Amino acid sequence: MLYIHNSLTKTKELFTPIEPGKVRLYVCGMTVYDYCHLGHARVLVVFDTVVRHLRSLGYQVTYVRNITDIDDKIIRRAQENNETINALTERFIHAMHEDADRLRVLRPDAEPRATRHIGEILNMIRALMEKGYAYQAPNGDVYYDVSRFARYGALSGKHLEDLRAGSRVEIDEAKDDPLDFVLWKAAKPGEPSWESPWGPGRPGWHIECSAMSTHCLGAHFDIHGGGMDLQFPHHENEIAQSEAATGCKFVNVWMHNGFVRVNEEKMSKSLGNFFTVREVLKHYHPEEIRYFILASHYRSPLNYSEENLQQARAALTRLYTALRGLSATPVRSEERGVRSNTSPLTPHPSRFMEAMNDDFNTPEALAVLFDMARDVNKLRGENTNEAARLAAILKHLGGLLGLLQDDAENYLQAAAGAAAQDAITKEEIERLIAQRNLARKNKNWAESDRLRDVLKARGIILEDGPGGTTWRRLG
RNA sequence: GGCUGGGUGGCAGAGUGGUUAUGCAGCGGCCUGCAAAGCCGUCUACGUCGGUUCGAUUCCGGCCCUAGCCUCCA
Repeated sequence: MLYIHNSLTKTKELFTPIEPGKVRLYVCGMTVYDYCHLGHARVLVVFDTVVRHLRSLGYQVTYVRNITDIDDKIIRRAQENNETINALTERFIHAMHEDADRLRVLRPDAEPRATRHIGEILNMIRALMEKGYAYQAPNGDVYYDVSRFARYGALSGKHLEDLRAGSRVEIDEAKDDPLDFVLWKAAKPGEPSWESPWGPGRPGWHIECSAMSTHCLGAHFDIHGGGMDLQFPHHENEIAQSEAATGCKFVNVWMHNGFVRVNEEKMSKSLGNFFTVREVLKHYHPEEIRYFILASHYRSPLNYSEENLQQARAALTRLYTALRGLSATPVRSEERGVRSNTSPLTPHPSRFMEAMNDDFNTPEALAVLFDMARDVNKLRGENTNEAARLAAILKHLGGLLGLLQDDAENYLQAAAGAAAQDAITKEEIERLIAQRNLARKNKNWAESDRLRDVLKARGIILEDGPGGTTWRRLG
């Protein structure tokens, strides 16, 4: 029983797919004119987690995430860089894939690009024109007539009159109503354009998503997601366009993730307070970024700070420490959170799935992981097999969040933030440990402690266990 | 001005009408040559003023503070 908070109704609802066993999901992706920052990372990771969870529940998911590859900013950036629009967008699509892959974000099933779907976009505008929802202004632009769509504002809880009263938009003489938005922009000299019944031009941003989602998933699909800032006007406009053009309900569930903030302010390109994914990846392990994002509920604000990333590292270190040195064992289906008639879920997977089924409560799901880590640590020593079995389940459940997929030793010993040049080599560490073990054998504690301090100064922590001395890097 | 969300212990962050979130940090203990890790125990809470209730951090109302949207933005 999966419950999801629906932005449209502002309540948590029992999720029921349109077609049993199948979920069709569309998420507004990136406009590709720069590198992804942590705000984009949050969308990628949040909806990746949604998809992973839906699949673990047995749904066959079709996940579509679009790419906006034509837009004012793209045109301007290409001019500034003195490169072609195509070269610019290809470059940043490639970079986005690199970032997403490193964050263990699974590739969507389809990644439609606006410029490859001009035909679908024109068809939808044509339908809107024929049904009287759109008009061409004297300047050549085609606009959506907002006053014709009765439910306009339903998603964001806004009323047309309030919007007009509080409007800070400069009155554009071409529009009948300042709230009308552009579907087709008439071509300007030097800008890329496509032929259309209304003259050469290019699509407006909102119509792209309506046309591409309908093309990929049909006129009516299950879930539409994106950042909180897209709720109005972007998603409101999508509803107006799609429902007017197709005549049927557009989307059942709207999901919006909260922002990443910096010093209590939204992280955004326009404010210039953003940290790119690749910059942060220079200092933090991909799973540390994922953990940082999943440690808060997806609808809450998430504050970026060095300290929070460090906390993510400390938390992950604890989980990996529990997995350390335990051999992999197979995980039975009732331990994977998969419900069956024959065997009930074991307690931890059951709690984990329950948390995830409650509107993707990842902080609660992580808490289950920590409880498991404690149990693994307690079992270790008394019953190694049982400890290994539980550790395998822990690793599996972590995997449902895209976490704990590294080798534990690897994670704990990896030089996460250390600059390569002053990092101590494994060989040197092993040599010093051997030297120290010799001193310990001779009960030369002063020498033993000195060597431990030498390593500590280089960021290496030693741990003397019953099975010998192990080491890890300090975060 | 209109519309959405928030305000939880030293920090981060869930949740609940009466009972331990969880992680980090602190304190005490066990373990250890000493540590580290781990385990056990433990201290710091629910913005504010009212209301409902046997009982509210949790429900309702006012107030204060705060973020976001109303312009491109994940």
